[in-house]
Amino acid sequence: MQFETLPGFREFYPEACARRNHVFGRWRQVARAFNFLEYDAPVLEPLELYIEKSGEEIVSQLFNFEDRGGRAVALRPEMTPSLARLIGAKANSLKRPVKWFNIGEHYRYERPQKGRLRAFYQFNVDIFGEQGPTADAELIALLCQALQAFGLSAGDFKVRLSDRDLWLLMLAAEGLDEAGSATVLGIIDKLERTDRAKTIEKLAPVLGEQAEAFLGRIEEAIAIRDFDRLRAYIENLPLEGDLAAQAKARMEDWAQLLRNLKAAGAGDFIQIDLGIVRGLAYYTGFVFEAFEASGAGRALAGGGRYDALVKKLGGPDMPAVGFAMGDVTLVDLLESKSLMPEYMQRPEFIAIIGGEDERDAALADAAQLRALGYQVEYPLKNQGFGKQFKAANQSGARFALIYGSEELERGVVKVRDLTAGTEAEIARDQLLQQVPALLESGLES
RNA sequence: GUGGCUAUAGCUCAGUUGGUUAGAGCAUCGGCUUGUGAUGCCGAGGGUCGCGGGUUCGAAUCCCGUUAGCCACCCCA
Repeated sequence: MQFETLPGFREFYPEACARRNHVFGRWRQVARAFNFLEYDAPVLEPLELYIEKSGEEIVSQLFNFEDRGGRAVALRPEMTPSLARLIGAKANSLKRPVKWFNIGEHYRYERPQKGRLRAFYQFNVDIFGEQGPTADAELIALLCQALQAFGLSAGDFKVRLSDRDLWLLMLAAEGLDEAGSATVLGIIDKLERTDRAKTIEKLAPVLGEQAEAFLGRIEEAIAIRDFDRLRAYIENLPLEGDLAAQAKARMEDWAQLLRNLKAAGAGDFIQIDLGIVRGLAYYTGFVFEAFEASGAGRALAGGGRYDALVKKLGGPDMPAVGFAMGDVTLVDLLESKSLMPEYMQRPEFIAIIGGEDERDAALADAAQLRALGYQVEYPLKNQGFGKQFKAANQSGARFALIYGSEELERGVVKVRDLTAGTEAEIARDQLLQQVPALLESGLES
């Protein structure tokens, strides 16, 4: 072939498209069950929108170009900045909480590999205007239910839950200022993928000789998996005054979040894991990532609090929490668990046509059935009955409608239940009335 | 951006130490006298052997480059 798809872009043949729509359908169904409203935004946006949020470095990972009007533009690499703009523009008139979701294609100019393409679909779910942990709970519960909707269970995935506020308190207890904390959080984010000596080396500029002892205390915190130990750990931090009060209040938030999640049936999926901090600096509170239970593979979804972002992008002060789930990693996992159904689009009826007069009859009946929404197929060219029956069986249709000269003379059509192998004659003027019962219970022999 | 592996028909793959016109299965299309289901029978189409260059009398095969795919790193909104 002369032309191939661009690297990292996919074509969706009908089977693949059906599988994609299966994923979209489950996402949409769960979002609606939680009463989130669907919105959409442009695929092409001003480049500046992304630079404002993520910094100049982001440009190297974008599909960006100059349009004919001389505007610097980019294909959207994520939904959040567009969403923050939508929200910001109408913030004062939106009934809170604002619960919105989107399913859309996104584009990143990166090297394609396992679980990562250049064009991919993301399920974005966000809540604006509620700062308490009940919003985080609602969102994480939705995430868990979305994954369960594909047949995944507690043995298949975990949501690792962490908290950047807590980290800032822990780092304050270590005597770190804001800048030092930001640096250290960046290092913690990569802890799992970096060897220990290298990490100590990276910590040294901030902590000097303390680096190794500090790392020891960090590792202790990251190993915590249950709430009581976390609470004990936080209570024992050398914090005073205002910071001590903040720590106490934060543990109340944790208690509420975990209680809500448990009540919502998501308790089995939650794993306290302070090792998650997420690379992005704009996250402000609870952060979380969903992973395959074995820990293998890329994150299935990730999200958290970003209370300051709407304001940073020009809107009013608006607390926010959200997550995004990509289709690529999800489908990889579903396939490995044999949870991707094989879809075959098939008609309900297929006509078998004896000749030109019979074709007139078949087309007339098909038109009526189709107008009622039934799925009807018929052969576009005249073929022998044998061939047509074979094709009818291969089509996967539920019923064959047989239009022969002999039937036509008597004003009937022969209906064959292709699953059961049974046949009956139905008067053509009775066909529409009989169809619901046919589809309901098939043809008794 | 860096590195490793791979590339033959729509798909899955054969193709010997370099040797004539590159094969198979599946899929597709047509036929087997216009009336009934899998595995039927006969036949057909489909390949610049990823692309470009080199070595050679001769390259799918050896060498170099390049592109794409997969994988790992980087990054991961």
